[in-house]
Amino acid sequence: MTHHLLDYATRIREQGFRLTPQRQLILDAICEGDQHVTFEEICRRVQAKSSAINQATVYRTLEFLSKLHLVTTAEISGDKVYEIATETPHHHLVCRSCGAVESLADSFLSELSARLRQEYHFKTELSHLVITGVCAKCGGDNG
Amino acid sequence: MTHHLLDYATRIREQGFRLTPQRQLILDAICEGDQHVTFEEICRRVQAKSSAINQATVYRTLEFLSKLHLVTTAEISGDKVYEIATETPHHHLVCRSCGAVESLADSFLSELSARLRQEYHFKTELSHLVITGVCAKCGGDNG
DNA sequence: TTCGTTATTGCAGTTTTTTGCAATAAGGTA
DNA sequence: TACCTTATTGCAAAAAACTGCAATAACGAA
Repeated sequence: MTHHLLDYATRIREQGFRLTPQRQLILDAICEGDQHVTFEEICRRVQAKSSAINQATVYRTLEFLSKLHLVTTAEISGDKVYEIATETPHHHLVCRSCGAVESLADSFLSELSARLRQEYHFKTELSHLVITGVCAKCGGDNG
Repeated sequence: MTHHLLDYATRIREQGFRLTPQRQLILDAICEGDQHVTFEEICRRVQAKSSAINQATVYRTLEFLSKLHLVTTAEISGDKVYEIATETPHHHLVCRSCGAVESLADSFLSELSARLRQEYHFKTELSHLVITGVCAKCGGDNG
């Protein structure tokens, strides 16, 4: 379990929402998944623990958690995936060829953000960017 | 009409595929839309000209055109949108607050690409990146 | 121009995602 | 602890997205 439940409980309640067993289970399911969990995977994990949870609830809960920035979502090679939001954001390099996913520190984008702020007065909110391309293995290291 | 139909015809046929009236109409519909056309909008435009075109065909054609890199697709504030692929790629700044969309030249990302290539041996293929944040108008120019 | 191959379409499902609403239960208050 | 308000859930039905397959038609070859 990589999330601190009390923390989430507080953040949910602070905004006048409620922490339900369903929401806890869904948060757990995302945490237990090894980064980038699909809807299908979340359902499977949740229903393994409590088979009575409705799919509609899972859909609504994921949207809810996204809105509260407790989970982030991204589309990786056609699949919508979910991940627990971390304190410092990070991003992903996705290989178009083999599908490998590598993490990328947010600091890589600080230069770009600074430039956009200066030249466009645009404040980026890059919570979870997905950059596609060809990885070292697939493209040859000397590309 | 911003696309050159002959060009597209050639590019489709070169790969052993066929240029059908349906595909032409769908390409036209995307061109005529003012950048970032939704599925719904495409259907409306296509069926205004030829009401007999099936929605399933539109779904399949959009996927087909994306695979051939004749159109690009992106998710802008929750909506999947389509756009004719341009010779030199460009990207978009989307304001989370007011929804405004601004174009961003590909050159803005060349530094990042260079770094990723050097440090990760990762060759980016940034055909249509969407960067969310807060625009000058909504965030104040001095942010 | 005609013919044949086979990519593409339309149709009619099937699956996935979303929605409305009554019943339930979280969590503040007394 | 018991009660009350109303956010949340489950259900069932609707809408949206996707598929399999037989019929059609694009387009290269003769």
